[in-house]
Parts: sequence; C-alpha cells; structure tokens
Amino acid sequence: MSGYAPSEAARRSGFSLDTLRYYEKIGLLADVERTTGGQRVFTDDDLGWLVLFRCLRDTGMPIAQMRRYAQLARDGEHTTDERHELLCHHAARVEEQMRLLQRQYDHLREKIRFYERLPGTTPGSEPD
Amino acid sequence: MSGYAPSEAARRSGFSLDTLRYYEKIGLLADVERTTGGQRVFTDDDLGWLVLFRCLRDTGMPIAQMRRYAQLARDGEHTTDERHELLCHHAARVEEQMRLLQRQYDHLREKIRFYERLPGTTPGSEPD
DNA sequence: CTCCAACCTGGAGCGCGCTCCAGGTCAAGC
DNA sequence: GCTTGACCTGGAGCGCGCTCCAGGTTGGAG
Repeated sequence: MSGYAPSEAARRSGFSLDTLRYYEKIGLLADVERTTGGQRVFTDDDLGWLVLFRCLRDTGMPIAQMRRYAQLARDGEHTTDERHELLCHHAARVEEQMRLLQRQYDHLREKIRFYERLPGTTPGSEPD
Repeated sequence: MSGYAPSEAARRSGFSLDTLRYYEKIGLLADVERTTGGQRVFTDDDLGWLVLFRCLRDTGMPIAQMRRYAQLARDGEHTTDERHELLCHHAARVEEQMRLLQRQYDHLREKIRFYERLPGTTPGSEPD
C-alpha cells in the first residue's frame, strides 16, 4: 500500500518520469527512497507532495517558490506561519489571475458574438 | 486621433516596445506605417489588434495561433467562418482552463484552512 | 542463467516568448 | 546647426520548465 515504482508514481501523479527526476534533482522532492540497486521507490507521502506540486504548478506558482515551501516544510513545525503566509499570498495572486482570465474570456465571447451577428455583410477590416 | 508614436502605442497597449517590434517581425502586426524616416506610426486599428492580442495572450493562446488568426483576417471576408471556429475552439480551452484553475484554487484554499485549523499541535510531516 | 524492459546518471538541448545589445539614424527643442 | 532622447536594425541571449540522449545498471519473468 506504499512503495511505488517510478513508472507507477508517474502514472499516479501525472508527471513524466523525467519530471519526477527533475523535481528530485532540484530539491523539490527530497530524499526519495531507493532500492539497494539505486532505483527509486516513491511513498504515499511523496505522492502527496506531488499532488500539492501539481496544484501549485497549475495555479502558476514558479518552481523556486515551491522549492521554498518544500524547504520550509522540511525545516519543521516552526515554519508553519511562513508557509501559511506563502500560500495566502499565492492564493491572492490566483484570485487576481482568475479575475483577469474571466475578464478576457468575456472579451473573447463578445468577439465571438461579433462573428455570430455577421449576416454576411460587414465593412471595415477587423477587430471590432 | 490616430497615429501614435511607438512609446505611446506601448503605453496604451501595455506591451513593451521590444514586444511591439517583435510582434511585427513575426507577422502578428503587419504593415505598420512608417514616417519618411522609417519610424513606426501606430494607428487606432493597430491598437485594436493589440487589444485583441492581449486578450488572446492572457487566455493562453500560443503566438502561432494568433498569427494564424491575423493571417486569416488579412485574407479577407471569406475566412470569417474559420476565424469564428478558431475563436470558439479557443474559448472552449479557456473554459477548461478556468475549471481547472477553480478546482486547484479550491484545493489550495483547503490546504490553507489546514494551517488555520492548526492550534499549535500537529503530528505527521506534511501535505495533509 | 538469460533476457529485456525498466531504470539509472550527468549533461546537453529545446520551445516559448520575449528581452537586450551594439551601432547607427531621426527629429523636436533650443 | 547642435544636442539629445526616442527610435531603427539584425541578431544574440535569457529564463523557465522541462525533455531527450548516450551509455550503463537492475531485477523480475521464463
């Protein structure tokens, strides 16, 4: 129930093998277990981190910041305030991102309606 | 009321001068007018295109696709269907993007609540 | 024991979207 | 006319986040 081969970890997390190795190399995932032969064994804990990384990545957090977060978590309990703050700041940026996306989506829809109001005749070249 | 110096076009569009030149170089903005001396003069029409490019860019459309759209528009009235379709496809991707962003934002908020439910004591290392 | 697919490493390469640079030109104000 | 800051060009460089490669090792199935 815990101890996944690299390919299985990749499948479950949705990251490629190369990306998993890359994440370990740059210190996002630290101390991934190994077999005696040196092959990686991912734990449920690792998988949990990967889920979090996906969340942060998909919301546009730069890798440097994820690294910082992961490092803080490794540093222990006394960093919870800082981690909390980091996530809150990020959440605020995400909210802004969502507002912008919504606004531009609305523009896009308006532009699309422009094409749908076209009955065949329109002077003027383009935008609007 | 039309005919903007490069710096003014940059200010109004929010793109850098370098980006404006880049957009022209790769054929997004075509045939920007020039003074006799060779300096660019942006029209209201150009500005309109830039607004559209910003919308498409902010919603994640790759430049290659914007180029395609711009080329279609230059090709004339008979491409309106294709342009419409292109924008619709894009809009669908944006909707998916918004759903994903919302979902991951929800995860993020949940994670943040985890920190806020912390009264000071918590066993286990991290995520969740 | 043999095979072969999955894995390992270090390091190079890539695709995107700009951004910066050198070295020169233009044009508005004094 | 001179100065000076905005502008021009072609091309190199960059930051990000992977992705690919060569050349070698591991380990489970048959």
